[in-house]
Amino acid sequence: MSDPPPENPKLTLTSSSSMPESSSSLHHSYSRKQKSLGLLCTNFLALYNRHGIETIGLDDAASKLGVERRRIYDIVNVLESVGVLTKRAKNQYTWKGFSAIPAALKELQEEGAKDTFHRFYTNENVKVSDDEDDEEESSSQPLSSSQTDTSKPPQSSDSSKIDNRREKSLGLLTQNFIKLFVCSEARIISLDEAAKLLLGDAHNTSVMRTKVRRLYDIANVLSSMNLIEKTHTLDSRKPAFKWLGYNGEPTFTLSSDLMMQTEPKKRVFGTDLTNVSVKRSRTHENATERRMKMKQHMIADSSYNQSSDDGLRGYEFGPFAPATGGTFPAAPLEDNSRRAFDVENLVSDYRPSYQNQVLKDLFAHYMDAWKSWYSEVTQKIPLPDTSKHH
DNA sequence: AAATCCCGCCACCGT
DNA sequence: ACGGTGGCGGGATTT
Repeated sequence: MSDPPPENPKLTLTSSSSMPESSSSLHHSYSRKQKSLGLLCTNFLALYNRHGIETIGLDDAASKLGVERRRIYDIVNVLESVGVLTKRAKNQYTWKGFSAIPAALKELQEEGAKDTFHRFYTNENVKVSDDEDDEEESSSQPLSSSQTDTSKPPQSSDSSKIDNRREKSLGLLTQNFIKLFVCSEARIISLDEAAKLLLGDAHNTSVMRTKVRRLYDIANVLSSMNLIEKTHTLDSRKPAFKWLGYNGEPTFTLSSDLMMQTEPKKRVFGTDLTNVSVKRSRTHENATERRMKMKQHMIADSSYNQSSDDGLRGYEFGPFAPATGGTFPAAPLEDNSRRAFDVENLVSDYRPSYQNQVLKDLFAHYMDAWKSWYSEVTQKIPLPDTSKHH
């Protein structure tokens, strides 16, 4: 019944800024890309990944970024799962920064290994009764949480209700997703496989579908953080994500200079306004008459590097992979003992990845992202800083 | 057609 | 109760 209230018409803030591109401009209407979680995350980061930022208020973020609160929760939850943020109080988060990522990653890595180890010894497998594989489960936070597992589908009794919820939280999903990469030699994983793996069992396309949707959400923000990147599985043509790990994205990055020479303004590629108030609509283009307050702070370089060192160090694979003795856990493609499940089907690409390669990829990614951003910016309001003609 | 994933309803949960 | 949180999945958009 109650039809959603009419929204203002699509606003076409198209104005060819300054680019010789073929720009028919009139590209109006709703554009899903401009409202992606990834872009929003990039903006979020641009807004808060800076010196002086200590606390972050959700309302403030939502308002500054011009989005509904709901979206902020999504971002904050995954950022928190990687240590970049921590909840301080209701509606309030503490900014920790990218420098907190390595530790978080390491913890996840160890947790994952231990968990797999545990599952390996106990017969509480919750998946296929045939081969064993890797991944997931277990919580993190240094908090006790006496979750001795034993819980799967049926809520044991009391508080398992809460745990059940936590079980499906975006944050936990994110951590488990990351464990998939960090606890195995897998470099590339498709969301389908990830979902399957993280699901343990119960496939009902329905459940899978939802899980994959979440994974997409997560992948988007992790991508904007450059922790992963979209690609394809080596063999098939199926889209998948590649783990990049943390590599002091800011600081040195050659891209910093290269990309700057063109636009003295914002640097980090995705800097865009996410607050365009054009909302999609099934038939008509209804647009919310939300106040759009583009706070667009041109992000000055992100050459912050708070704590002197500790950052740089990328992934710390090799060294502490086993942790419990034996690289058995999630490293399937490790000496395949009698056809360990179809590794080639689940994960792929396990090359050592050298520094250079990583940088190359990173750069390629930046260039790509930049191009995307650039082309997008040409059909979007350039934000004429001071003079507003007319 | 398949892959992506935005949007926001509304169940939950802490206070 | 109330308001902050945040699963969840319909279905619009992209690819």
